Amino acid sequence: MKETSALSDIEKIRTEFVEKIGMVAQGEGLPRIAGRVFGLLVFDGEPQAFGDLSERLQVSRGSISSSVRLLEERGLIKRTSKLGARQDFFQLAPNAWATMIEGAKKRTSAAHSEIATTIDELPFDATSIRERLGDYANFYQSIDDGLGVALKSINKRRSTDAST
Amino acid sequence: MKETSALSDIEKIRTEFVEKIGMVAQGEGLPRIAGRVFGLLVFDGEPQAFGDLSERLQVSRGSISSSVRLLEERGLIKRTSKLGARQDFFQLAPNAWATMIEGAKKRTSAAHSEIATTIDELPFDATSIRERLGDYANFYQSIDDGLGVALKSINKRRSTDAST
DNA sequence: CATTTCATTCAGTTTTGACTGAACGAACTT
DNA sequence: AAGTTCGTTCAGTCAAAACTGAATGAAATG
Repeated sequence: MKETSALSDIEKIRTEFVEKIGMVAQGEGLPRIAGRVFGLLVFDGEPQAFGDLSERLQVSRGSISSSVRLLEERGLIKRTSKLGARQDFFQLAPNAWATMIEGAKKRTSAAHSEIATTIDELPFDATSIRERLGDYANFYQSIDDGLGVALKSINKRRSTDAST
Repeated sequence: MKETSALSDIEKIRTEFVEKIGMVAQGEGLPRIAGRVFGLLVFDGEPQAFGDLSERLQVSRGSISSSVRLLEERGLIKRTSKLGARQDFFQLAPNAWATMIEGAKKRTSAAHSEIATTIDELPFDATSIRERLGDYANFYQSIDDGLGVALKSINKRRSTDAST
């Protein structure tokens, strides 16, 4: 499935997209290069060779190595092989979107339980403190629930999806 | 409303809590000190003086100045005054939790529209690219919706709240 | 008006993290 | 075996961010 439009057009759009995702990633606490790798893999659906990533994004192989490791650890991309090729190839992980939400969910529930732990340590008569920390805990609980809704929504789309 | 328990106990719990929130904040991309200030204000419900924040957290007044400015800009804390006192006082903003979620929501919808913009730039026949970017956009859309649910949940608690 | 008490600003320091590129070992090729 | 082609690691560089503390100016006090 190759797209057949004016090539230079798409190349420009891709470059800008990759850059955008790099910035978005940075805003979410990821290294910019990791975001660029991710963006490139989303845009070009087909598996990309390690060396090509380095070349196309114009960063060192060391940077690619640590970026793909990070993205792999988070379950966002998958390392694959190609018959007769020695390079590693990378593509979007099968359920990357759900995995991302699950990761966020994990962090919020971790924050929630940290606060809950503190609440449990409070003496009985510290009612007003307990109340305020309770609000804080509820805040994380609400986000956690909201992410649960988002996760369901993503998975629903997934099962409806009858492509390839 | 003063709590009347073993003081040193509570002090220790507070210190640990403040430190926890500092780490959580750092994980969310905020300076650690800003997180500590926020944690302290959540724990101690009453308005805290500028100088006390500097002293109790053992950081320079310059750091407090920039931290409270950051938290103020985000609408998480409120600067107040006290009759006959010259120092500024700080306390949790009235609707801090909702504001926080709204901020997160704003960022996800920004990311969403960035991707949507790229999709619109694609040539008609770039169907597979459009499909993948569409998945990406849906991902942010789902999170945005989920945060909407969280926001409602927070506001519901708020209206039910019959305190003070 | 002089002094004190504030909060902010800003130049400088420290810390943190990203990134590079050389070195290395493993796996493959000839 | 010698030589390539890989990906990873690690020491070092660089830039950005956090943080400090002195300087500044505003507002209050005497």
